[in-house]
Amino acid sequence: MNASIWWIRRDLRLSDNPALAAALAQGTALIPVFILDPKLLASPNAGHKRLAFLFAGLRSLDADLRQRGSGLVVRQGDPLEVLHTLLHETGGGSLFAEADVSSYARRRDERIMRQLPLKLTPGLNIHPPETLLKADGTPYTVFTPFSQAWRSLAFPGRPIPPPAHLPTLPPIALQNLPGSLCHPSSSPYPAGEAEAQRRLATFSQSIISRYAIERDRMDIDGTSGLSPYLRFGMLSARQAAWTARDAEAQATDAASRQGAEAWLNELIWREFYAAILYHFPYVRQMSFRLGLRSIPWRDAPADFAAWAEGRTGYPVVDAAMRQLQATGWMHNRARMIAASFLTKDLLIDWRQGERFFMQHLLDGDPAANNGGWQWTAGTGTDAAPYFRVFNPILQGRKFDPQGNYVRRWVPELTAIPNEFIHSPWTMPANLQHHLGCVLGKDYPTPLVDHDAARQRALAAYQKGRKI
DNA sequence: TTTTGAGTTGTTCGA
DNA sequence: GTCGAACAACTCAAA
Repeated sequence: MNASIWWIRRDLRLSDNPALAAALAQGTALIPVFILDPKLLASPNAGHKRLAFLFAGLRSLDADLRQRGSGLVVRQGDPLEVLHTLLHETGGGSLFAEADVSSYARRRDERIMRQLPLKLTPGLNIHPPETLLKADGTPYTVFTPFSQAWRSLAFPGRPIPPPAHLPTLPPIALQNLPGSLCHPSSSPYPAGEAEAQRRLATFSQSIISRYAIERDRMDIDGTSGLSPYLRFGMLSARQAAWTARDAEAQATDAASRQGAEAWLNELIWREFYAAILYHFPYVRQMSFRLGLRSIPWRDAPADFAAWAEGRTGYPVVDAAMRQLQATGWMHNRARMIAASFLTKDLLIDWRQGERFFMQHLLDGDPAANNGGWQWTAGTGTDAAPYFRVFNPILQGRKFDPQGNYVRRWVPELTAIPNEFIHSPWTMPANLQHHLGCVLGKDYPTPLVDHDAARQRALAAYQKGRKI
């Protein structure tokens, strides 16, 4: 007996899957396997919601595989041991997986490759990190030149269609997925490749044409909402990029063209942060920028809890955090506002916020999440001014003009008129009583005064950049 | 090696 | 209400 093992990690799809294609090209039977790695399951960055999304994705993938004559093998344990056993059981053969960029994944794969015939394929990114370097051979650390270099490379070939049939082996023991981690069927983000394709179609047919203008609006479904699917490879980066390219080619007006262009740019940001993590793995532990490693962060558990639970008294921040807790997703603009509030207004270490987001986001990805947090904290690759402090009131007025995002996630503010929705503490006391929303009783008073907090942050950053 | 232009997503202040 | 300048100095990328 001889078989090819397709080791699935964050590529839960049959279409446009180079690792699967490489395994099938061996011409032997295929064993699709997912390994529950206790180290990853116990990580402080693992999140219940994301694990449940992953398991639902595995069930969906299993169903897709069965339709094609195969079935998913799920095993628990150290990947090296599991794969070793599996190769032994199946009489040896080949082993393929999609390359990943995180330190843990890379060390794990290097260890396995020393002992087993593991071959890694590209697929996570359109242009793998090691292919994009400056003329002197060092990696880019600024987005704009990176994106120019990225665009100067040949556009990738069209996505590979899914295989119609899979050469199968007699059934192999399947371990049941933990039932405790059940992704609710009512989740706004049902897992699976078919769902990812459905969303991609919806997005490319209408939303993308307004994406350049509406992607920042928190009260509108103006984004793709595809991040959880890209996170687990239920959709490939190449499929996304081709969708952007086709949308641009088919655009009949400037706005549509700009929308497609803006979305491709976001995909390049994803590639950029993957490359940053690949080339500078230390960013998971510390500031990218050496000059900003001594900011005097506050140790303030009560303030952190208020932020995490969405009761800071700043409606747009609270709406953001409650959206995250309720759905496992947060609008990108809201992520920046919430992150800015934690790091600047509360002066709490970005690493605490990074971990919290990892624990709650369906799309929690080490590279993108870290890049976003370091950008907001001003410690990252972005060389822009450190004194850029988001004003939660202005951001709310600008990107949630009628307050509908706030009202959706902070129901106690439903009755508040538009003019006070982003600063309810400015309401006259009699109006508060009249509307049944008394500050300090029905909704918190602001945790900090933004103007004072801003001054404190500027001073702290000034101090932090001295050394 | 030196020089030059530029850097996602902002806010505030004063005219 | 709108608009441009100031916010500081630094680092990066490429010529």
